[in-house]
Amino acid sequence: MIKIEATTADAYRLFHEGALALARAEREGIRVDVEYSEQKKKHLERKIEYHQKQLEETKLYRQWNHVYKGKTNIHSNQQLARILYKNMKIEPVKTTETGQGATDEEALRRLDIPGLDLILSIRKLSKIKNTYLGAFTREQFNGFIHPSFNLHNVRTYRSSSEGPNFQNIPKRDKESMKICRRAILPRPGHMLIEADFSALEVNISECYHKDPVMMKYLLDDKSDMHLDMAKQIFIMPDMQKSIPTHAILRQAAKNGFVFPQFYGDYYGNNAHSLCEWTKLSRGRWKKGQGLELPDGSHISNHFLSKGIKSFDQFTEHMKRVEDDFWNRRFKEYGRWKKKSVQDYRKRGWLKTHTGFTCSGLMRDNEISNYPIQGSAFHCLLFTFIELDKIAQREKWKSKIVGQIHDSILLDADPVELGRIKEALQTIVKEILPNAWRWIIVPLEIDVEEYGVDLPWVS
DNA sequence: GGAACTCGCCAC
DNA sequence: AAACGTGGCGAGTTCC
Repeated sequence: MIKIEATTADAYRLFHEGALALARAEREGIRVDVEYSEQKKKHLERKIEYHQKQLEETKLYRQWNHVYKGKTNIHSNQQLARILYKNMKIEPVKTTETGQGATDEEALRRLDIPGLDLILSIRKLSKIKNTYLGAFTREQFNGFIHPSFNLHNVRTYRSSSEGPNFQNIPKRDKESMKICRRAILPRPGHMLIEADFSALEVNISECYHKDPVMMKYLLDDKSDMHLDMAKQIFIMPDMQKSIPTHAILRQAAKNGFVFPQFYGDYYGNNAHSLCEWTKLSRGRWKKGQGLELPDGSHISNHFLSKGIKSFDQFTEHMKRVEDDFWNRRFKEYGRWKKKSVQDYRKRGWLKTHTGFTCSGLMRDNEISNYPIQGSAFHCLLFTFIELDKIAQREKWKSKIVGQIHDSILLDADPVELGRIKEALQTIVKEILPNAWRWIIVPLEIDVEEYGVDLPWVS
């Protein structure tokens, strides 16, 4: 008889071996360019001072300084909130968790007051200087940082990282990415390589809900879930991924609807987020507004022609899209979510395919997210452990140095590159699916290579 | 002077 | 009916 269900003992063994493999990566460490980091910090400091000087010329700052005098601190959001929402009597467009007027990027951008753009620039530069470059120089020892990869902190049985956190170095914002990742180097003569699972969480979700429509999207290269959702959301049946504007709308559907829905978001927030992407207002729409389409017309014209004339009508439209998403398109996924909640309510706990137990009070969204998020990371950890075993056995000069939930970072000897790629494919295509029979979809891992003696910048 | 809190923001 | 999952960390602030 083939054993299908993983036990707590299996889960324990995974984390025991995982802790040992991660500890070896921690001891090896990641090389940082200390000289560069110190120089760049000084450069950023000068830029921050320059922006601060400009800020001091604004009406906003004069009002601020009138209230706080010698205690004025442009980094204090509490002071900023008081100036904006009390002294200037602006009605907050958004509040924080505790009900105070928000001063985050979205709130400040909507106000459009001279000087707030400078505050945002200063925040961005300070973040790079203090959170990333500052941490690299503070934590480095002999030119190497040794972040800890923890397995005991996360409710879903994912990992976390600290000292410094290696799992949140900027990537999306190109400028921040270049400045921060320029500081991460391979050992002399080596190259950094990053092995990423593609769409890991979506693939692992399939192993739980077994939705046939989702399965088709995952197996058929020609089908594209995000493009299909973009067609439905924007009512454009003839959309093509190769047309740049359509690619933007596809991206909007992916990041403004599909992924948030998987995490438990609802159509109301989706409508707001999609209007950010398409540059449409929260009121009534007129011709000539929002994103420009390939034919030179604006997206508002298109929506008007389809009978959607305002943000409120668009929200109603998104409500129908959401209903269709869970009750028709991905009906089995929707059913699985409901059943998971019922089962948890009855028992008070749930188990992952990898043998871990999640117990304690959980909200509906958490019940369906936890097993997916955990098991997805466990596929990465399994791969990490097996790769480490091979590296030890074959005495690689290449070092496994880090991990970011669905990817592994190696500091590789170029001579060994072919062997590393081969080993990764063997693990992901043979060893992993053979060991865990619950994996019912083909998993893919891609390797991104950075240059010899060059930093972690693409 | 340190602990604990809020807020904002980076990653997956 | 209501409505976004998991973390770490810096700065400012408050409390002891």
